[in-house]
Amino acid sequence: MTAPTRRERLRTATLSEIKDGARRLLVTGGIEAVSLRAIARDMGMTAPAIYRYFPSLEALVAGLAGDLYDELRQEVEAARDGSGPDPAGQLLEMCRALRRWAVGHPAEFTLIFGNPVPGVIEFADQCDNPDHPGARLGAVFLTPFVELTRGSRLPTPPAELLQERLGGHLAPLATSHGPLPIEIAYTFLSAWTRLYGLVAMEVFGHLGWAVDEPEALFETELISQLLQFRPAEPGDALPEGGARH
Amino acid sequence: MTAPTRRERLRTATLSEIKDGARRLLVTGGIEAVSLRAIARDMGMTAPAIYRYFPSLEALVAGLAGDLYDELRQEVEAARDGSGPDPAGQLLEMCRALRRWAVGHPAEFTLIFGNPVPGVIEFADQCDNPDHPGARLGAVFLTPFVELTRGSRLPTPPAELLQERLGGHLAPLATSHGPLPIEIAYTFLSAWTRLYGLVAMEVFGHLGWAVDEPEALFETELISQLLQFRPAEPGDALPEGGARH
DNA sequence: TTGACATAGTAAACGGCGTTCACTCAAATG
DNA sequence: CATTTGAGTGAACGCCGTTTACTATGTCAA
Repeated sequence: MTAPTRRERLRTATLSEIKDGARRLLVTGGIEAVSLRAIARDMGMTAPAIYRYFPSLEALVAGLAGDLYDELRQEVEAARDGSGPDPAGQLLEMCRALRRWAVGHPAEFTLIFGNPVPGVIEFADQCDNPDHPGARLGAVFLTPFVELTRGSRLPTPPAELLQERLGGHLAPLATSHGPLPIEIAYTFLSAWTRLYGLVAMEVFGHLGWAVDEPEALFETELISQLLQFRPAEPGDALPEGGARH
Repeated sequence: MTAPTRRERLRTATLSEIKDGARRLLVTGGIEAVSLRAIARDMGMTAPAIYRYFPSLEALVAGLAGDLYDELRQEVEAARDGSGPDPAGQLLEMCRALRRWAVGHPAEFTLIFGNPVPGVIEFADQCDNPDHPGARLGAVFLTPFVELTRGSRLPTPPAELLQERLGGHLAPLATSHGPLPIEIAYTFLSAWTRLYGLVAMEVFGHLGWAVDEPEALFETELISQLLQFRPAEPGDALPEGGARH
C-alpha cells in the first residue's frame, strides 16, 4: 500500500464532496431534492461528471443510505457505551438515541426506514446478510436485549403457542443473528416493531391527531415496555431518564 | 337538485377517469410513476387539460390519498360488520383487514401511511380534524376498543405515572375523538403504534431480515396483545382466526 | 334563433430532470 | 517524449410540471 497518488487524493476528495452535497440536499429538501444536476451545480461541475463516481443516481442514493445506517449505528453504540453496564439502562439510552437521531434527522431516517426509494430497494432486499448495515444495527440492540432477558420472566404468550405460530418462520433471523430461544426472538421482534412504529409515526407526522408532544408518549412506552421485564424483582429500581436535552 | 346537464356528466366521468388512471399508475409504478403527462397520455389527452380538474399534481395526489383512506376505512368497517358483536373479535378482524389491505395494496398503503409525499403533507398536517379521513379511520378502531376495555384490566403502567408523563399532551386526541380515560387513551395509542409498526415494516420490506412469513408474526402479535386484555377471565375463549385466504 | 359567455381542450414554450455520447485536456505511465 | 488513462465538458434525447395563448363547443339568456 503505497502513498496515494495525486489523482487518487483528488478522486476521494471529489467523492466525499459529492456525498456531502447529496446529504445536504437530502436534509434541506427531502429525497426528491437530491438530483445529479443540483449536486453538480453546488460543486461547480456538470452532471455527467458524477457518472465517473456513481453509475446512476440510484446507486448514489443507495451509498448514502449505507452511510446513514452506519452513522445511526454509531450513535446508538455511543449511547450504549455512555451508560452503565445494566442492559436495561443501556437499551433505554439506545432507544432514546435512536429516536433522537430520527427526530433530528427526519429526512435521513425516512430514507433508510421509510418507503423503499428506487435506489434503496435492492439495498433493503439483501438485508438478511449479517454484514448488511441494517442487520448490524439490529445486532447492536439484540446483544443487550438478550442479556436483559436472561433470568427475566418474559411477558409472552405460552411457548407452545409461539412455537406453533412462529416456529417455522424465523429462519432469516437465525441466519443473520444466530439461533435464539423462541420467546426471546419473539419478544425482540415485538419490541423492535413497537420502537419502529412509534418513531416512524412521529417522524412521518402520523401522530399529530393524538399527541402534541410525541416524546411523552415515547418515554411512556419505553417505561411501560421495560416494566414488563422484571415483574418478580420489586427491589430493582427502574433507571430514571438521565441527561436529556 | 335538478338532473345533471350533459357537461356535468362529462365532467364527472373525466374526473373519475383521471383518478382511475392515477390509481393505476400508482399501483403499477409507485408514486413516482404518477405524472400528469402519463395520466393524460393514457386518456388520449394532453397534460394541461388536467388542470381543468386539479390545480396541480400535488392536489391530485392528495385527493387520491383521501379516497384511499375512505376505501381502507370501508374495508375495515366491512370486517367489523362481518364478525360478531364481541369487540375483541371485531378488533381482531379489523386488524386483519387492515393488514390484508396494506399487503394487497402496498403502493396505496405507502402513499397514505409512509413518508409524507409533497402533496400529502398539508393533507396529513390537518388530521386532527375529526372529519379528516385519517381521523375517521382511527375512530372506527377506537369504538370497539373502548368497549373492549370496559371492564377489562388494562396492562398499563400505574395511572399516576401515565398522568404525570402523558397527562398534558393528549389534547389533540381529545379534540379529534373526545375525552378518554388516560389508561384507555394510552393503551389505544400503544396498540395503534404496534399495529402500524408491524404492518409498515412488512410492507416497506423491513422485516425480511427476521421472518420469512410476516403474517405469522402479525397473528402472534394480535393474539399476544388481545391476551393481555382479559387476564382475569380464564373461562373466556379467545376467538380463533376465522376464514382466511 | 342568435349572440354572449363559460368550459374543456389543444399546441407551444420554459425550465428542470437522468442519462448518453462525442470530445478535450491533464495526469500518469512506459 | 509518446501513449494511455481518467476527469470533466457540451450537446442532445426524452421525460417531467406548469403557464400561456388560443380554439372549439356546450349553455343559456335576450
